[in-house]
Amino acid sequence: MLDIKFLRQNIDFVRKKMRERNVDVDLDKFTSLDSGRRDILQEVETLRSERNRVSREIGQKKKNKEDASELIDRMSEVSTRIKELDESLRKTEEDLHDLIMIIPNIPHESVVYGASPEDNPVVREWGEKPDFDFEPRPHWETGENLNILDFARGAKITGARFTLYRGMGAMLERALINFMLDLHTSEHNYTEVLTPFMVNKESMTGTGQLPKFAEDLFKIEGMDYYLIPTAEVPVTNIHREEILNENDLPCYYVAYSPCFRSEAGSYGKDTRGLIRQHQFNKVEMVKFTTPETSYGELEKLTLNAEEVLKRLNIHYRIVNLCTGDLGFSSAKTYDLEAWMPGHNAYREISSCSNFEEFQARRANIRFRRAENGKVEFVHTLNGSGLAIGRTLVAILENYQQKDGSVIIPEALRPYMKGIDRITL
RNA sequence: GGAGAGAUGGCUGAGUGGCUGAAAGCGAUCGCCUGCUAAGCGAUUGUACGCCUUAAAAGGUGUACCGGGGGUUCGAAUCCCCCUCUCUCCGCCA
Repeated sequence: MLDIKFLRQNIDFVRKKMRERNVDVDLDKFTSLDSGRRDILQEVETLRSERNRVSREIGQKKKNKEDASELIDRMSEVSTRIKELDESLRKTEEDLHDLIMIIPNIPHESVVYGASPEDNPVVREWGEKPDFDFEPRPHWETGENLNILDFARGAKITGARFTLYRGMGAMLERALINFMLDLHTSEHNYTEVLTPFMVNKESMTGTGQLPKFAEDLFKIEGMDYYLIPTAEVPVTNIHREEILNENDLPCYYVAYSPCFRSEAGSYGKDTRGLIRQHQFNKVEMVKFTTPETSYGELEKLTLNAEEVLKRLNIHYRIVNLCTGDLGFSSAKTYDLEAWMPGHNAYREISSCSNFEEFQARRANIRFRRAENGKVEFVHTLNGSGLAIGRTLVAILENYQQKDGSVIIPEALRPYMKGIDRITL
């Protein structure tokens, strides 16, 4: 959520930024609601002030055994009027709030203008595409042939976009989770947390999933709880409604969680394989920082995610999402795209974002300056470190052998009982 | 699921209708004192929103906030209703 004062004073700038994002927001409605609100506020506060003053007078008179009935009658009318104004104020503020909550973040100045993912500039690349002396197979073939991925059984147990992992496949998934958690906790200084996988409406609103993207979420029937689409939600909300000490910043968390997404609107996209599932595993990194350090922290966060692919020796590139591809809450996002030979394409495997104070404002996460005790909003950041299922895809596709077996990357072998290859 | 107790500022903890944004203590900050530390003394010590002033920082002023929402009243931390959460006991359960 944007600062209402900033919005008020920079309405044309915001209008331009919204156009660059290709979103349609009624900012004229904002202006009229906002000034309407202030008009009502001034009137009602003046009346309240009078009521407070006169009520005190009434108390005095009663104490002195004087007659106060005239004042009481007058204040009774004032109170009625206050009640009316309160009601219209409440309505105006509700409308204003509803509007503000669906306005996306403003892109950082280093984000280039662009309409679609094709316009995302490539920032850097690492490693090389592997050479194959045979036609590389997509992971779903390799996975089914090795009997480690069972799409049919997943569909039977639940439905489309659910997969049963078996034997070495299940073990590889678990190895990846542990490998990533160990890397980020031992070498990158993150604190591991294990969170609830269902959250309430306030948490979903805090990080920006609600109110605008309700259809992307799974909701528990009969309760106001939602399945998390990413650990970003519970982890960022750890400090909702809190004031942190500046000395405690930056604060790094890493969490494993399953993620649940309805994938509404992706019908027909990535229907085969593990790329797009209703349930997948992810290791997520979250940072809380001061405003002046957040962009430096974004670079470090992205490098932390990259380190995973480096250790697994998988070729990837980094793109800087353009204005048209940027997520709702984000001011700047780097996507890590891993090379997937079976797809003959780069596929997103991590997304690292700086939300600046957008989420902090929604979730009311602040910190106190050590220097002068002033309270400010923190900046929040997060990035996948990495999406586990897609990393498994990358391994199956990059490490596949002509005979259909798959080599286990060396870094993972300690987590795989020393096994160096998956064969039938 | 049943019965009970509770939720007040950074913390502990008073406060059962009026000058209480909130006693007292602790903590913190600043000053005095001091060879240093401790002790002592004094002062300061919430957040949000609006308006005025200002280049700004700051300041002034008003309003709101004692778990959340509603009600009673001229006036609510205080009385009433609903909800949430925490704790204790019983039942059930991994």
